[in-house]
Amino acid sequence: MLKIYNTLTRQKEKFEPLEEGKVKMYVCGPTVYNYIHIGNARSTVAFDTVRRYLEYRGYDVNYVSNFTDVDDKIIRTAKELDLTAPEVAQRFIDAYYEDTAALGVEKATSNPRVMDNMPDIIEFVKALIEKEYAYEIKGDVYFRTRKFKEYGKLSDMSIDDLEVGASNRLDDEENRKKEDPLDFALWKAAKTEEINWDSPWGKGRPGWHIECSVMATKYLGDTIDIHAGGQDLAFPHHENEIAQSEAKTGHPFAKYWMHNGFVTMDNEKMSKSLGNFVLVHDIIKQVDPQILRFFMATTQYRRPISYSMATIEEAENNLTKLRHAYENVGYRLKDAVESIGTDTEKLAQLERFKQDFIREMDDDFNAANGITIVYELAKTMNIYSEQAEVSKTVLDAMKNLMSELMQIFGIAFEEETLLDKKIEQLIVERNEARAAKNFQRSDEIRDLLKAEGIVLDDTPQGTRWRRG
RNA sequence: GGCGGUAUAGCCAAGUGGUAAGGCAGAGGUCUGCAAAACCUUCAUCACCGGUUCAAAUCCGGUUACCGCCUCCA
Repeated sequence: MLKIYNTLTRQKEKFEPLEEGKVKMYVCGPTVYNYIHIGNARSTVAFDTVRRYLEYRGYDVNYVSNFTDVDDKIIRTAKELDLTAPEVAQRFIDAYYEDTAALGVEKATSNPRVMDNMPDIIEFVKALIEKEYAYEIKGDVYFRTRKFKEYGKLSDMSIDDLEVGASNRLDDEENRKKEDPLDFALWKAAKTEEINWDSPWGKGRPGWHIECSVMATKYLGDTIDIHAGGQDLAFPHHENEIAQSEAKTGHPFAKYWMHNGFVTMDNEKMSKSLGNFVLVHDIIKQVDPQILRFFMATTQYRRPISYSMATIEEAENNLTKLRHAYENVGYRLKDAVESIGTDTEKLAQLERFKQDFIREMDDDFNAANGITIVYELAKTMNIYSEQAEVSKTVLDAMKNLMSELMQIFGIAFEEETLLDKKIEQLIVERNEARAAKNFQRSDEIRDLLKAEGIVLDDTPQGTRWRRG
């Protein structure tokens, strides 16, 4: 039974989608004014893993993730780069696809953009005004927060405490215009020269929160199954989304709210505002993106993870270990017989691993426990591949199970290592030298290959090579 | 100040009442011409104080430390 920790209720709940076998999932995407950093990537990877697991469990997932392509920061970046705002957005949307593809992230069912949904946003705001949940002042439109009685239910904050917090900012001009300091902008009147759209309230552009409400309901319906994002979005972004959406539709907005933990550096949140971020675009030139993916996908998504050279190296060691097990089994296929007496027992053991894996992952996508099962599988594979006699049936089943489980974490092992004739030839020559106890020559060949990035392993079943 | 989250071995990290999973690193061993890889063995009483219980890392109360949100941020 799949359970999901729901931020709304602060407990793990049995997952029951609105529609049998189908999942409507919305994940808040990036504001595209820069390359994504590792913190952004974690969110993307965490929910890509959730999606892959849901699909593995047989659900048809409609996965929607937006691009915020209208925003102050994009406008500012455009000025700096002497480009238009849409050009800046397009540049970083392209980069987003490139970076996340490297991390093994599956493309969303759809990636709606604010600019493409302007009429829907305007209609949504109009509807809120008609219901008196919003009001217009001098071209700005604000949401009447206190009118939404359940405001604060996601973040567990009382509206009066929020009022106190907001009182620090009462002085600025914008706040003086509003009926209540807690009210937030749905539509902002254009300042001169800025990119803007025509609306019933004059030229302007949408506020930040409204876009997600509009796109989630437009692409998935008034009520969705899962709404996800980083923990920093819970308040105010998601709280505001709930208020807008439920005020407009009269229906619950999302059944399950999921929030991923941060990536930290030196025990601090990695963020754009703190400036302590590492861009995926840069780091994948030094670190294999599969390692980054493995690092992020194999932890519990709600827990913070610490990014450092040590944690990356650990991920690399672990991933390498799994790849070795996969390769070791692959090597034995060469001298395996079709089947042997222990097959039934071995296949049953593999089935147990699979069931254990599902049991762990069903518990709120506990990837840290899930990967532990994969380590057990790897050990079993290594032990099996050292046996004198092995069966093709079992070896294939092992490889398939390993691939099947690893793809949930977004990791694909190379299917077939290309047999390089030259390498094979050198190995033959080296083994001849070894047989003749000419170890000087055999070590020479090994060093030669090592310089080419080829590592040799002498096993009882012959010499194997791999790219180290 | 309000709300929330953490605290388990050198490091990463499971575990929500019955005498501490797993991984990395370390130590010893098997295998090897030597290696590598792999396998085997070994390595903690769970921040602190008090309480409940036959039994607590796990429940309750308190203390301390760190982190996050309350303003744009995955």
